[in-house]
Amino acid sequence: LPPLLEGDNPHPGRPSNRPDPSRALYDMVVCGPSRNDAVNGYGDNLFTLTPSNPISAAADADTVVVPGVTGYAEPPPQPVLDLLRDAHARGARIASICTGAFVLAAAGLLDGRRVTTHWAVAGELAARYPRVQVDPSVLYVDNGDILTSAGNAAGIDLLLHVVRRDHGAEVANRVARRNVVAPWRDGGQSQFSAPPAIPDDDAGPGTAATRAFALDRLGEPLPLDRMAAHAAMSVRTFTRRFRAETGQSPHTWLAAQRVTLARRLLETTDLPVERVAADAGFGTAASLRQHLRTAIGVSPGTYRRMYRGPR
DNA sequence: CACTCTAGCCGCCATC
DNA sequence: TAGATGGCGGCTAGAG
Repeated sequence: LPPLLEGDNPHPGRPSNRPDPSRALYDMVVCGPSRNDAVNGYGDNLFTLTPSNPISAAADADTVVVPGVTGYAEPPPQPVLDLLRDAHARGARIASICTGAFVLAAAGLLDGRRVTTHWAVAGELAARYPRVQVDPSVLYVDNGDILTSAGNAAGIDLLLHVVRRDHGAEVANRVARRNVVAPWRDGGQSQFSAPPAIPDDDAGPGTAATRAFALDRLGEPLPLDRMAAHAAMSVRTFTRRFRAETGQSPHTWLAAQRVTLARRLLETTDLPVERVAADAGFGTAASLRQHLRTAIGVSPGTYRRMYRGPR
């Protein structure tokens, strides 16, 4: 992961890929056990990953992230287990990606908790650690002090979730944009993620249910007051909460969802543009054109030809 | 492309 | 007291 920044470009006026360290929101260090007792299996005749720092570099970390390991069937090195137990005991946040959950489980950190891991090894994790409750259907699970995530891409979702918790949705969206990943994997967006994968955000009275509600009826008018009523909030509170949770205003989010739906219709059907616009909830075809133009810079017809070729 | 006018956004503030 | 709520109203993006 590159350092996470507060601004999009720390050096206005000149393009830069090199973030300004003084403005980084996280101080990130990659560390691991020495080559001698490394059993994380990244070798495997493919390539070797050699961390540039010893395991002790994580001794005072606020957050420890354990990546997926191919050698998850072996017991992790003792120094790793010690580090994780110590870190957790002193209040650090522990996260795992993919098979990294096996390492946390070996350290005894997952006992009695609901967690997730890659679906292909979820059964094995549950079998080896009967006290761990494994849920293979979610992208990630946030226990507050312990966070686990599914396959590698879900690790990105999890870490964006962490940024969202630490610094708010707006910053998380900027990080996502900077790294060219989708800022938000909700259910519903099935072209991006398999249907069963739904983020396990803390529920509570929020706007998530209303977003699902809206996604189901994008073709209908969805004025603010209707969505607020569905969420059982005033319009003012709804817009405020919506922005806090997604980093976008309701109208902006709605427009983006409608563009996504329209693109899917253009890609997969022969419906006339007028009809695509109507089905995606745009009042007029001109409106669809406008939105598509600003989103991806092409007209509906051009877009369709890019995907389907000339008829 | 120019124009109008509505709906949405959000700062502010009293209130819960 | 701190934090959430929701009404008000000015500003404006965007629909028509």
